Amino acid sequence: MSTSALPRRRGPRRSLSEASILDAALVLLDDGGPDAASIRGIAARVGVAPNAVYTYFPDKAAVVKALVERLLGEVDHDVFADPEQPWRARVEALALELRDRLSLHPGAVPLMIGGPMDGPHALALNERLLELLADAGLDGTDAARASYLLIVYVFGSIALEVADVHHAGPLAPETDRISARRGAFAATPTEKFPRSAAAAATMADYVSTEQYLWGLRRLLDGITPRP
Amino acid sequence: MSTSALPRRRGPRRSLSEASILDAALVLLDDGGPDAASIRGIAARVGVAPNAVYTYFPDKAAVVKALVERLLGEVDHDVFADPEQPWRARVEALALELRDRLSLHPGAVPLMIGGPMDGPHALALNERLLELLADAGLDGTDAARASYLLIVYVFGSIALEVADVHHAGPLAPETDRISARRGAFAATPTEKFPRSAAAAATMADYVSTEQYLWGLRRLLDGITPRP
DNA sequence: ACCTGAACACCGTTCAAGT
DNA sequence: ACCTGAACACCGTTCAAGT
Repeated sequence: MSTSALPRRRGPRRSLSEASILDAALVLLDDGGPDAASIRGIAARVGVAPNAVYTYFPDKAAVVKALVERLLGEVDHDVFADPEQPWRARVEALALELRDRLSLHPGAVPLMIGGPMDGPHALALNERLLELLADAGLDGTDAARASYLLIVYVFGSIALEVADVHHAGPLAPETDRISARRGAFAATPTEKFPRSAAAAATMADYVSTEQYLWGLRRLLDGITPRP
Repeated sequence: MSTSALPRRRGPRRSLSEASILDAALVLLDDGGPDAASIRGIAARVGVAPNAVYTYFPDKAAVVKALVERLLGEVDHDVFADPEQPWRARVEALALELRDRLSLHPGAVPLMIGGPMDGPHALALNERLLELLADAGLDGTDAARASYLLIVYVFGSIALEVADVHHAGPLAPETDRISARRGAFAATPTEKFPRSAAAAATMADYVSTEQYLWGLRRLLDGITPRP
């Protein structure tokens, strides 16, 4: 139990760490999009040779996996953990919290749905959701299916939104995004696709958070156990 | 109106076409995954120099866009066009048809959700869906939102499924996929995440088409206009 | 108009070597 | 254990040139 029995470093300075690599990857992702988090880019950003990254991660997929896990670990569980709240409100709080977190790093969203989310933080979130649905009165089978349905909705809607915004232009605050969407949909030929054009105009009139909550509530309506 | 006023080709043989390029891209995608459809790979497959592709498409994004449009154009509209059928059955037919088509080319699914689906075939499908929802009695706003919800569900669930299967191993027929999924989820630590482990076991007992239809029907329940 | 050769600026990853 | 230099086999894209 000596106060400082740290073994002496024989090699060069320990300038890297898993955390610093993920930090760099996230920064690159944030202002360069999903493809910007290259091994070489990360290495350059932390001031090291490209292959030095392989001391900490076996390959790029492992870096991405660790990054996804970190982001899922940042989700605040308190906002939906209160068992005094009605279960629907708790699911909504979880869905909104997830959306808020992922919206901070749009470039990471394609990476999340690109691979299986099976890390401990992902499983912890899934576990919470299943508890919630059990509280709601769903049996094991229905809870399993409903949780999968909710996960598909949350990640699917965020992914589609990110894909649209990414193509329409760089990131903008929520209020400005409406006009951008209206612009993107303006190209819809009204004569051939009248309903699509009208729908696009309608959607553009709402803040995307409203759309998100509307869909979530329809979904909860469908899931709610019937008497 | 001469029978053959085609201008003489001065350059080398016209060995390429938009269609042949897309054919090659699809083949590469099918047995190599989402990243296999490279410009250089396509060119090699049609027996041409890499930059020859740029005669027909301005960049790789245009190739992907055209490929997505082609696949959406292959969707059979007849299976859900019959206005005599109840609207829910028609939506289910559309959702199943889309899933069947996309499952034939799993490698193309990430490309679809990666960019906006705003081509004529995509809009035509959206138009059909909006007609369906209008028949169901939804007003313009609800139909717009409901169609978006359905699109998120269809593409989101297929994307998540593809991501899982791609990581679990190469493509397998529906029946064999169950055991693969059971194997993938077997790693779930039962002590720390009891509900997740149980849910994984439950999900593995069902064919994924059943899960898909279950979610779709819950969603339709939530969408169905209430008296 | 259609295609090629060569080049540029990137990738992920490996291997041998240095401390 | 940690890091570098050099190399390998890839990318997408551009430019000048040939028919």
